This record gives sequence, structure tokens and C-alpha cells, in this order.
Amino acid sequence: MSEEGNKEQPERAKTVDGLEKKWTKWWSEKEVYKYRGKDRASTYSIDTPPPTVSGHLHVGHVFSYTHTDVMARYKRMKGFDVFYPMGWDDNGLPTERRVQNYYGVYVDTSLKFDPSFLPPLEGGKAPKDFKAAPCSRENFIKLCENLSRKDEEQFKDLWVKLGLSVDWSMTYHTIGRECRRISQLAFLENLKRGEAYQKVAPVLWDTTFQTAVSQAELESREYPGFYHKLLFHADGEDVAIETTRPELLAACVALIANPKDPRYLHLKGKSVKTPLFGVEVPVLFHEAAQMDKGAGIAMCCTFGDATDVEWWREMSLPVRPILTKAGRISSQVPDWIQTQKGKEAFEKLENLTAFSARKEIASLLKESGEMEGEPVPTSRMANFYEKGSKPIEILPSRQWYIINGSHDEKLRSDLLECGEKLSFHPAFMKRRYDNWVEGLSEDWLISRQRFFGIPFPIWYRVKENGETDYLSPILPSEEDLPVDPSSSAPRGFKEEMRGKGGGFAAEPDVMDTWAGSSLTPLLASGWKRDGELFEKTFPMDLRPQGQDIIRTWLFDTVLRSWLEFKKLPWKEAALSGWILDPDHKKMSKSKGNVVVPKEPIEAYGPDAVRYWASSARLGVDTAYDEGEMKIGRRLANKILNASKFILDLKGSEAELSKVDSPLDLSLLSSLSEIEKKAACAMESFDHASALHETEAFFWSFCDDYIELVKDRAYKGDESALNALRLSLDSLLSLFAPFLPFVTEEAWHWAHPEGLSVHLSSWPRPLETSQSPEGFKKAALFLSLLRKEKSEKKVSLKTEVKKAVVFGPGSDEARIASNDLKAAVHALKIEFDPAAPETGVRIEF
RNA sequence: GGGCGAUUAGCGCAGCGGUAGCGCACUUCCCUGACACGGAAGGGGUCACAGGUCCGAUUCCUGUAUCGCCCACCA
Repeated sequence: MSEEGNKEQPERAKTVDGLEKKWTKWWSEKEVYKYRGKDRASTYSIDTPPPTVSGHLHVGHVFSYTHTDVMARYKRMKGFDVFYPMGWDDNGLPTERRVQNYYGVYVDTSLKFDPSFLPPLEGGKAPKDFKAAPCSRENFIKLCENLSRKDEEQFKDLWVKLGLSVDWSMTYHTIGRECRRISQLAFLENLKRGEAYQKVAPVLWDTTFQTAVSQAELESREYPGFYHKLLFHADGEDVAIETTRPELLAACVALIANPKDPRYLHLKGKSVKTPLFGVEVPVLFHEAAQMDKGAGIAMCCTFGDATDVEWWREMSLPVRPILTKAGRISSQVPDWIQTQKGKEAFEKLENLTAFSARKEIASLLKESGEMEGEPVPTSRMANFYEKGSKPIEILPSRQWYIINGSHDEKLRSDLLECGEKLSFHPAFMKRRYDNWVEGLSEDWLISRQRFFGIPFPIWYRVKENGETDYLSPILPSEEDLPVDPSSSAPRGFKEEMRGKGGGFAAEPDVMDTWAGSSLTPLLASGWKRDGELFEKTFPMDLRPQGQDIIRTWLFDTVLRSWLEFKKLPWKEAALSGWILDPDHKKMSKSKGNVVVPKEPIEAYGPDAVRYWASSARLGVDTAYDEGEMKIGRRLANKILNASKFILDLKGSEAELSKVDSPLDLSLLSSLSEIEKKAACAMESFDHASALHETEAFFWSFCDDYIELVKDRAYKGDESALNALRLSLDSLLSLFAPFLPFVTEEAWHWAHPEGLSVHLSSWPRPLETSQSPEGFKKAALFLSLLRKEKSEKKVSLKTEVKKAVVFGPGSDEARIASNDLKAAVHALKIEFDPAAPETGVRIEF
């Protein structure tokens, strides 16, 4: 490096440390990632997954968001105006629970908004005799927004550190005013078109959270239980059934056997009496009764499981619910139990949880001699609400639904058609969508009996007798949205009329969190808010997301978009895999194996962490691997040092017309091949091979090409200097989507007054007169000569008399004759293409 | 029970109808004028198993096993 060189340029860094601060600031000041909004054709719009801000930061976040960012940066360099907003998901149960604890409050929907409300706590620990304070839903939402803001800062900090090229001026919140407005508006549109409806029906019910939940929120878990053999009484005989849920005996409405089962045919048209309670129930026959299960005859209760619901519905059985919403046996003896013995038995079960009632009834049955043998332990799969800790119950209640094709074959096939038209990456992920749509058995239950969330924009008339008339909803007009019906009155009513005869009552429920999330493409692109933006960005180009939420987020979004526009919400869906811990267990908070993303970013640098993430293909579960990050860091440092070497050479320029040496032209051809391969890989969402193609070429470029032309370059050879500079620019661009920091740094060394590398264009392959083969063969022979020296245990710079290069391919390497000679420090070089085998020889 | 994916060197992963690849780790050598947070070279694999198609299969087909995920099963 010359003295003059030092004066012209500030000292160039040798390692990547500290680059992120410099460039994140510069990117933000120069608005490098701003969406310019020219028109639809030049726009590439991304439906970014809004992370749940009340969750803790997790290295898995880094993984999938990097995949998206790589694509965003690639598209930007391809000349697209990238619309890449960020949303914050601050809706839903996790936030609700956090806010309750943090501020020491709970929601009382009967309260009105109090602008001067101050929560009793602000983080910290609650004192011993602390009692949470009630507040209105609106106050609660305000508190949530306060707390979420803090969490969002943390997330934003991470995203910025990681180098996500998000346009931060386009940020949205899922509990924000605009999201509430859009969610309510979209719901009212569904309602208007008859796609949303309410009904009283058995629903999946979580007794811990005391809310209805949807099919999509279920997960099955192993659950221990006992088979109990109960004796029902028929004329002159006992009929034994087996059940794992004897506590529901009082809710029994029938015994069901298979119509082909000879064992029970004689009971046709007869009835039996239940043990303990002496309630008369019919013996009925249905195909769904399995002869080989249990005793082959089952008791149908309202409701033990989905089969009970099926029987109840198809055979018009009565409803005899005995469980409360809290999951306890009700505290009043139901009127269908009429015997004194039965009433006494029921009283012993009152208010017990299902779990305790099971034990109690078993001992009652044993006492009365109506249970055969002892309960037999068994383990079965039971459905749980994914966030719950007790099995789901099925209770009848009034809920809101949105159609999803489960009962509408036309809609179902339309939705399957949507799946056909959407490009899934990787393609096999489509099967999960198909399976889900094909397996839907109920419409989407969207009402939740929670307080925090987006309220339904509905009031009901209250009849003169004080009963709420759910059949006559009162709807707000579009310009009044968002509304909270529990704190404001519908137009034409005074607040005093709330809950009174002739007045109104609010729909107390809130919407499923996915009801809001399923609208992210509408929310982000400004539907019913900014018509111009909407035209330019919707339908969106890309939905990146996790494979675990295909059945929820992806499907729900497709559904809402289909119902609203009869259009797909996006063209492509990119599904990232899981992050596993180094032992290949799924990383999760409960296992305590979560890595906080800040640590590796600080230890290895953001480019290194991005390198690890980018190395994994879409849809492939990937182990957390710091080794891979070390490689990324080494690559980033190498890029810096190779750039430094090239740019420190005197008089280096980047003009193709000045490159005339065949080897240099061949190198550029070889590079062009990589540019094509990388672009092709990127277009098919295979960022990992784009990166690895580039990386492999880059190492050969450093090890072989630079070594070959070093001598010429030092001597100021124009052709070599220009080829080096041209290659450098191209390589920096190829790496830019993956390693945004180090490429930006080196790019600015090369173009001190220039734009960001991220706004430069993706390299266009150059056509040169030389094929790539010459360079490849020269590199091959250089490496053979190096090997020869290494095996002869001499230093690479040891001077040798003669180097002989022979065999097939040696003719093509002739274009590097002088460069090879210089690189191996040979006084003379000879070629012998006639030799049958490829090889080299060195004479000392 | 149905579906989807995986199985290739000690580890992490590519690949592909024609002699098995990359990186890490390992061994040896080198502070060579971009880089020691570096470089050069080397050893290491019956491509899970069994059949089939083919001149030829790690690759395509069928089946089996193991692992992971999704759905169904909850008497």
C-alpha cells in the first residue's frame, strides 16, 4: 500500500466488526429502503408476518425474517420498488395476560372508558395483598398499546441490527385503531354478504380461558384416563357400556349401537335407565357406532366428543348440558333427574371439576354396584386448546361464524382452486393447505369470550321484557368505525338505554386473533384507507411465513381475500422451516433451549448470522449452528480483504473495454455463468444455492484468479486491473442480499460518492470472446501445481526451473501461461496436451 | 389409520441415470507483499435396507425400517 493511498483513503477495516452501526444509520438517513410507490408493475409487495410483540425474542425469528429480507433485497436490485412494511401483532391472549400482570388490571366490560384511569401497577412485583383493578376495554387496549410500544422497540432494534430492509414508515399494529376499523369493516362486509352468521350450537370450549376456540387452535395431546364399565338397566337385563367420561353420565341422552350389531338388536325401540340417576334414555342405532370399540355400545352425552355432537344433531336428541363454562358440574340438579336417589347422587357431584367428578362418580357407582370391576387405566389422545392446560369441552352456546367451505362444496372447491393458483415454496407445502381445506368440518368460529381483542361492531335490541334479541342486531355505519359497543351506544340510542327494555345491549365478544391477522394484506396495502396505495400493492406478491401456520394464517388470509375480492391475496407463499436446537429438538421457551438472537449477532456480526440463515433452504428445519456463523464471518472478512487488495492496487478501474487478456476475459465469462445461476436460483426462491454458487466462485476467484494475476496486477497491467475491479463490483452485488453490511462497506470503498450497493442493479452477465473454460483449466492446473509443491514440502514461493502442465485441458490453460509461470515462481513453463492423463510436473 | 418430509464422511448439508461432493472437525505444512478472525495440502463414505426397471441406480419405481411434522382416532 502506497503512502499516497493512505492519504486518499481512510484506513480500511480488516474485519467486519462495527460495520452495522455505521450502515444502519446511513441507510436510514438516505431512506434507502423507502417504498417510492410508482406503479403496480414496478412494485414488489411483501405481506410481512407481524411478530407477536409480547413474545420473547427468539433466534427463530432471525431465521425466517432473513429469508424474506434476502428476497426483498434481491427484488430491489432487480429494479423493483419493494413494498416491505412491518407489522406488530399485539392482539391476542399472550398480550392480554401480560398486560393484566404488568399493570395489575382486568377488564370489566360493564365499565366505561375513563380517560384519567391509572393502573395500580407499572411492572415490578405486586404487593402481597394486591387486588387487580377493573378497567374498561378501551382503557385496557390503551394499556396494551403502551406496553406493546416498549416490546416493539426491542423488536425493531433487533430487525435493524439484523439489517432487515424494511420501510419503517409503513408500520402497522394488529390492535391499532386502523386494524380495528378494517377488521370490523371486513366483518360487516362478510355479514352483508351472508358469509358471517351467528348460531347457538355446541362449540369447542376451553374451560381455563373460558372461551370458545376454533378447530385451527386445537392440538391433540396424550391424556391419561380410565375405562369405566357402567351398567344401564333394561327390562330384565343390564347393558354394559364403557366410558372414559363417567362424570357426564347425567348428561346422557341415549345409548347408541351399530345397526349391524346383533348383540344389541333386541333392544331396538326400547329404552334403558341410566345408573345412579335412573333417567330413561332410548337405545338408538347409528353407523358411527363402532362394534369393536369398548362394549360396542356407547352412551351419547351432551357433549363428550364430536361423535356425540354428530349423533345429537342427526337424531335430534335433547340437550342435557351439565358442565358450566368453568368446566364444573352445574350447581343445580337438572330437571330431567327425578328420582330421589338420582338427585342425591347429583348433589354429591355439584361444583366439582370434571376431573374430580370423575373420581367421585366412580365411587358412587361402585357403591351402588352399577360399575363392573375397577376402572382400567388407559392413555388416549385428547384435544386441547393450544394454549390451554385442560382438555377441550363441548358446550352449547351462541357464537359467530364465518363460512369456510366446510358446509359449502362450491366454496371448498374454490378454496382448493386458490391453493392450485398460489405458488408454494417449497411446492410440497401445498399438500398441507389441501389437507386442511379438505378436512374442514365446521365453519370458522370467530367469536371469543375474551375482553381484549377486536370487538364485534354489533349491538342487539333489548325486548321490553329485558331479553336480548340476538336476531335483531344493530350495526354501525362505516364512518363510525371502529366502535366498541360495550362503551358506546349505537346511533339513535342513548347510553342510558343500555341493557334496558326497549334499549340495546352490546355484543360482548371479541374476534379471534386470526380474524384480524387474516387481513394483513388488506391492512398493509391500505384497503379502504389509501386507494392509490392499494392499487399499487394488492394483490401482493409474496407471503413469507412459518409452515406451522398454514392452516391458520395462510388459509384464513386466502379465505378472507377470496370472500372479499374473489382473488388470491398474493402470488407466492414462502414457507420457512423450524429452528431446532443443536440436538435437533424444536426450540421452544418451555424447553428452555431458546437462544436469544442478540448474542450471536454481537458475537459474529449480523452478516454472519444472516449467512447461517441464508444457507438453509425454505421449508427445511435447520439446527442452530454457530459453526455456520463462524464460516459466515470468515466469508465476510474475506470479502473485505479481497476488496481491500483490489482497491489498493494503483489505477484500478472497471471498464470492460480495457480487458483484453484471454484469461481475464475467461474469468469474466465464468463470473457471468455464476450471475445467471444465482439469478435463476433466486427466481425459484432457492436463496441457499444462489449464495453457495456465489460463495464457491468467490473462493476460487480469491485462491486462483487473484493468485494468477497478482504479478501482472502489481505491474499495473490494465487488463488484469480492470477485470479485478469489474469482478469485485459484480461479486459485491451478488453477495449484497445476503451480507448487506460488508458489501455496503466495500462498495463504498469502490464507489466513494456512489449510491448504496442495495440500490445498484443486479449484475447483468457479460458476453466476452472467451469461454469460461480457460479460467477453469488454469485454476485447475494452478491448484495441481500448488499440490505438487506442497507434497514436495517446499514453500509456494520456492523458485523452480520448470513447470510442466500436461494432459487433456492443458491446451485451454495456455491462455494463462505467463500467469501460471509467475504464480508458481517457475522460470519456464511447458504444455503437453498430448499426454493421456491430466497432471503437472515440477523440475527444480 | 391417512398424508407430507427426511435418511449421503464424526458433525452439518448439497447433489445426481454414467469414477461420490461442499463446509466444519481431524492430520500435515506455511506469519508467501489482501487476509493468522489467515493460507496450502491430505485422510475419511457399500449414498438406511430389500426388491424392480435399465448396458449402468446413491439418483427412477415398489416395499420395509427409523426419525420428524400434519390430519383422523377420543365409547
